[in-house]
Amino acid sequence: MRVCDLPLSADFVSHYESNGIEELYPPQEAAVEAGVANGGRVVAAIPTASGKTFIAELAMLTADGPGLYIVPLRALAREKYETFDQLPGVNVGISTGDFDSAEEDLGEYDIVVATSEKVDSAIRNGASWVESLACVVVDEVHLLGAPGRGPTLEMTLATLQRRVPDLQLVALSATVDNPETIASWLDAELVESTWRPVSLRTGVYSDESVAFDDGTSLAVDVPPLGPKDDADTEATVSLVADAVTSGGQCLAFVRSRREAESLAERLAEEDLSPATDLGDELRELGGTATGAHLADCASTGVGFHHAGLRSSHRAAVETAFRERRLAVICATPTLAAGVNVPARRVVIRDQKRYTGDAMEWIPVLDVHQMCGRAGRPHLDPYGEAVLVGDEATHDELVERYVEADAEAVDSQFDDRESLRTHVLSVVASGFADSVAGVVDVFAATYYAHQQADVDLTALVSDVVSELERMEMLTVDGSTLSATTLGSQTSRQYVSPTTGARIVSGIRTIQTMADENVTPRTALEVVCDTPDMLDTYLGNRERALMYQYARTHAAEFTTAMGEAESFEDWLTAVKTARILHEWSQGETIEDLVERYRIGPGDLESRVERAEWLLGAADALCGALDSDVPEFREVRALLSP
DNA sequence: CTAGGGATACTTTAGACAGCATGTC
DNA sequence: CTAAAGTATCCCTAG
Repeated sequence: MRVCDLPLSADFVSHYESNGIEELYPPQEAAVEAGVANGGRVVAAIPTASGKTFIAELAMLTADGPGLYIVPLRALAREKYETFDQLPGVNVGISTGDFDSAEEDLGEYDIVVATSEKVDSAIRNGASWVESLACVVVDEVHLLGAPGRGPTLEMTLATLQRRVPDLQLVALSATVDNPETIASWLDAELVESTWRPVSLRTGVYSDESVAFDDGTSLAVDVPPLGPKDDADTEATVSLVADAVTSGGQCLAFVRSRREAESLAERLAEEDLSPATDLGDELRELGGTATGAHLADCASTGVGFHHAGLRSSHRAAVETAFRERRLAVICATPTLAAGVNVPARRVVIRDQKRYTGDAMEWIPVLDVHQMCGRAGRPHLDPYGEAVLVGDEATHDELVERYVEADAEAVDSQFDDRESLRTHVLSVVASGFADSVAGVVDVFAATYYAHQQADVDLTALVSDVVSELERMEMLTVDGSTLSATTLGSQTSRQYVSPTTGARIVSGIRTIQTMADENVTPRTALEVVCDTPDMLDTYLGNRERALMYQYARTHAAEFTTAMGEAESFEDWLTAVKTARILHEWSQGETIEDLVERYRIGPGDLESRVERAEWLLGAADALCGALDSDVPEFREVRALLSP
C-alpha cells in the first residue's frame, strides 16, 4: 500500500513523499485495514520506531474535526508538537503543566498535544474544546497499568468516550501480554505486530561472548580483570567500545545515577571518540558539580543521563546524541521510555534494581523498551541489544527477558488514593450527583472492564463516606455534592489527602501567634503532603535536621511529638528547609552540595512547591481564611 | 611514628504528571 | 525466596 492510495489531500501526500515515505510499513498497512483512516477505533501494539507516529497522524488528519494527542511526558509532548508542526497547513497547539500554547483557545487548533493529566484537568474544569474533538490518540497506553497515573488515564478515556459521541480513539501501545483486553475495553480493532524497519537481535553476554536470539554470536575481547575491576562493568566497557569503534552509537543502562556517572567516567578513559567542544557548550548551561562532571565526560564523546540532571542538561545530552556528537550515553531507566534516542547497540549491565525492600528484577516491559532503542532507521544496518550476565545467570536472563513476553497491563484503579481522587472529581465537576451516578461513570473504566464482578456500589459508597469525613463531599439523602473545599481540591488538581493536609495546616496556622507564621510554616505544610516528592534523609543528616526542627518548632504546624510518622515528617522538614534556603537566594551549587541532592531534584521540587503553594492559597479561599505566606514564598521561588 | 593495606561497618539506592481567576494597563 | 556497590573508619603492619 502506498501513501498516495490513502484518503489524504495532495499536500500531505507530497509532504510524506518528500520525507521519503511512500510505501507503508506492514503495521501501518494493518492499521489502515483496521480502519484508522476511516474513523475506525484501533489499538496498535507494535514496537517503537515501527511507524506509530504516522498511524497517529493518519488518524488525526483524516478525522472530521480536531485531534488530540495524549502523551505521558512533557518532553514527549514537545517532541510530538514539533513533529506535527511540520505537517503542511496544520495548526498545532500544546498544553502541559509547564508550557501552554499562546492565549488562543485550544479549540482553535487542528491538533493539540497534551499530557494525560492536563487532559484530565481540562475535562474536570469543563473545557469546552474537549467536546468538539473528532479523534483522540493515546500514546503509550500500556501506562494504564502504572500505579497512580494509570487510573487517571482510565478516567480520562472513560469520560471522553461518554462525553464525545462518535469519537475516534486510537491507542498506541508497547508490545504487552494482553493488548486484546485494552482493545475490547476501547471497543477497538487490535493491530499487533513485532515488525521493525531495522532488524533487532537481542542477546545475553557471558564468558567473552554474546549469544543472540537469532542464533548468531559475537566474540567480545575483555582484557584480564584487575583486582578492583568489576566483571560486568568491564564486559560493558568492551561491548560499548566495540560498538563505537565500528562506527555505531551505544546506550548503556545501569541501576543507579551514581553508577551511570561512574561508568561514563570509566568509558571516558577509553578515548573512544575524538575530543569535541561539546564539553564547553555544556559548561555554559550552569555550574554545578554534576554539570561540570558531565561536561568533562562529554568532551570525550561520553554522556550520562538521569533525573538528577537539570532538564536543560538532559535535553542537551539527548540532542547531542541524536546529532552524533556523543557516541555513548550511560543512563538510568529515564532514557528507556522518553524521547526518541535510538542507538546501534544497547547494553543493559544491570537487570535488578533496589525497590525499597529488596533487589528486584526490572519488569520485562522496561527491559524490552530499553532493547527497543537499538537500531536507527535509515542509519544503522541493524540493532543489537545485549544483557550483561555471567555463566550463572545466562540461562535465567535468556528465559526471563529474551524469550519472555512483557507483562500484562492490569488496572491500578483499585487503590484508595486513586478512588478518592476520581470519586471527588466526578462529583465536583458535576458528572454525577449520586453513588449510582458515580458507579455509572466508573462502569466505563478499564478497571470495571477487567474486574466485571467487583461491587462498584459498595466500593464507591465506602469512598464517599471517607470523602464526607474529609469535608470534601456532603450527602443529602442520595444526593452528593462537593463542598467548596472539595471542588477547590479537585480543580487545583491536588489529591484529597493533600487537600486535607493543607486544610489542617491552615487551621493550625489560625491558632498560631502571628509572629510564628513564617515562610517556613507555609513550606512545611506543603512539603508534608503526598503530592510533594520526598527527599532522602541520610543518617548523618538526621541529627542536624532534628536540631533544625527543634529550633523552628514554633513555626511548624506539626508538633514534634504528634507527627503520624516522625521520619516522614522530618523528611518533609528537609525538603522545606532546602526550598526555604532556595527562596532566600542560596545557589543551586551550595544546596546540591549541602543536602546531597541532584540539580534536577531541586528543580522538580521547586516546580512542585510552586504548584502546591498556589493550591494552598486557593484552599485558604475555600476556608474564608488568608495566609499571605503561601503567596509570598511562592513569589520568591521563581527567579 | 606514620603511610598504607585491608578488613569491616555503614550508607545509599529510578522516575516525574498537575492550577487559576479577577481586575488592570 | 531475594542486594550490592560505594564510602568511611579503624586497626594493623611494614618501613
